Amino acid sequence: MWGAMREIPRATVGRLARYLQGLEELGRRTVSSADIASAVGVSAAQVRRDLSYLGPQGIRGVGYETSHLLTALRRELGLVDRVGVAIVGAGNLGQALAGYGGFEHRGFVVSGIYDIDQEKVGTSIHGHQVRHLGRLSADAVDRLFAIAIIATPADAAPEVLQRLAAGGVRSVLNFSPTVLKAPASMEVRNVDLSTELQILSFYRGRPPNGLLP
Amino acid sequence: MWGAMREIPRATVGRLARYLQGLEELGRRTVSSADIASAVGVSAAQVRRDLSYLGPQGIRGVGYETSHLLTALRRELGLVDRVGVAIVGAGNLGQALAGYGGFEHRGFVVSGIYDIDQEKVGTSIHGHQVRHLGRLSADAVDRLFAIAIIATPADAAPEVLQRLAAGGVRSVLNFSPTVLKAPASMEVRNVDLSTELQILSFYRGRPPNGLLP
DNA sequence: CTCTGTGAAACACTTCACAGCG
DNA sequence: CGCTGTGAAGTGTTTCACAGAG
Repeated sequence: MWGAMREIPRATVGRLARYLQGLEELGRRTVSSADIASAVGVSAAQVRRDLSYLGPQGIRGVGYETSHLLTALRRELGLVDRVGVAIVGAGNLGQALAGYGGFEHRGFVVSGIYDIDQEKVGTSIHGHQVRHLGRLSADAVDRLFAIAIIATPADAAPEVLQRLAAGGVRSVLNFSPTVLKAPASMEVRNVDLSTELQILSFYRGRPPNGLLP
Repeated sequence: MWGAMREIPRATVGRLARYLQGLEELGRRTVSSADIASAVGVSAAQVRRDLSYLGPQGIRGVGYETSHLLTALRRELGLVDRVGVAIVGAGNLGQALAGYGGFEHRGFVVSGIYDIDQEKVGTSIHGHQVRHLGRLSADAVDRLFAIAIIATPADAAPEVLQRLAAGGVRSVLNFSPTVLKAPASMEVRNVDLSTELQILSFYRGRPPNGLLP
């Protein structure tokens, strides 16, 4: 129908996820690009350009119908069906993530928490079963989850990535304080606290500002 | 001395922080751009270009002297003196962050944890004092910290940002599940779990890959 | 008249490729 | 000779500005 559509730029994908969130918070029946823009802190032209990658969604002279746009965004982001998420590491951070309520509401389901500590295996954290790390690959193969969050100490992370790769997992969010280099088959997002703080440290006392890339 | 051509690109700053980390893990006396590149998963040309913004630091035919490069990176990132960091919110995530050991080692000091719950105020979490949220602005003015990490529920976050702005804080890392729009005086990095998962979700089942921006 | 959708221009960032230093 | 530092080329992203739909 709207054929030969271009590939969505990486930079745009990151913002689409935020528009989704902004839209939910706005909670209006229709919104203009300017509304969305000011809700998430980017330019209105940017919003229009980004949304144009989804094909024509708006009504000229009016704006976008919120519910329709939400559907289009969710479809594009692959959130039509529930997506299983594994948390690897049942330490401080893993437990905090397991207790984070926002998952279910946004189309994600925690399928389980994995740890190497036999004391923890078999227990339940915030209602989620703790399984042994040894089952990680097999569970991935069985498609219990499609995305994994690594919340282990730095030295355990490379091995975990290994196991995930072996299980055919393609999407990994790495919170461990080490830089994981993604194998070609995987998309790995490294979210390291020190790195983030160092970036902020750089911008202290400089001409500031702009939404993160 | 080495004049006008400064201004480091935003994209570069993000990588500099990772080179710092990669260098520490490498632990060699000298490293080539190719070594750093393969440690963090970018191209060697990229590394050389990025490092060139710090002025000439390498030795042609040899590479970079690790300790010298570490110093140059830390200076550029504003990590010569210790930087105070406040954690706002003593819930699951706040406690996990407080327990994260990596701070001290990387030039950051947790100056305190702030919460509104009187039960928690006065206690100590992982060796860090919990103070009342009401003191946040005043402590910011007193320069007890330069950077704040928001780890509160979504609805409390805007008010916290308010207080931080009032205290003259310029750098904020927002882990709460809401998009905070940065006032012009502030650099706010929104690190939202749902957003990250949504981005990963998009890349499931597509031509993958590349280190995050 | 308002607000979208989009060419075209501007800008930002990355890669290439090589001169030249140690 | 090996590896840095950097112009120049290439690619990706954002902004401008406006035609045209509703």
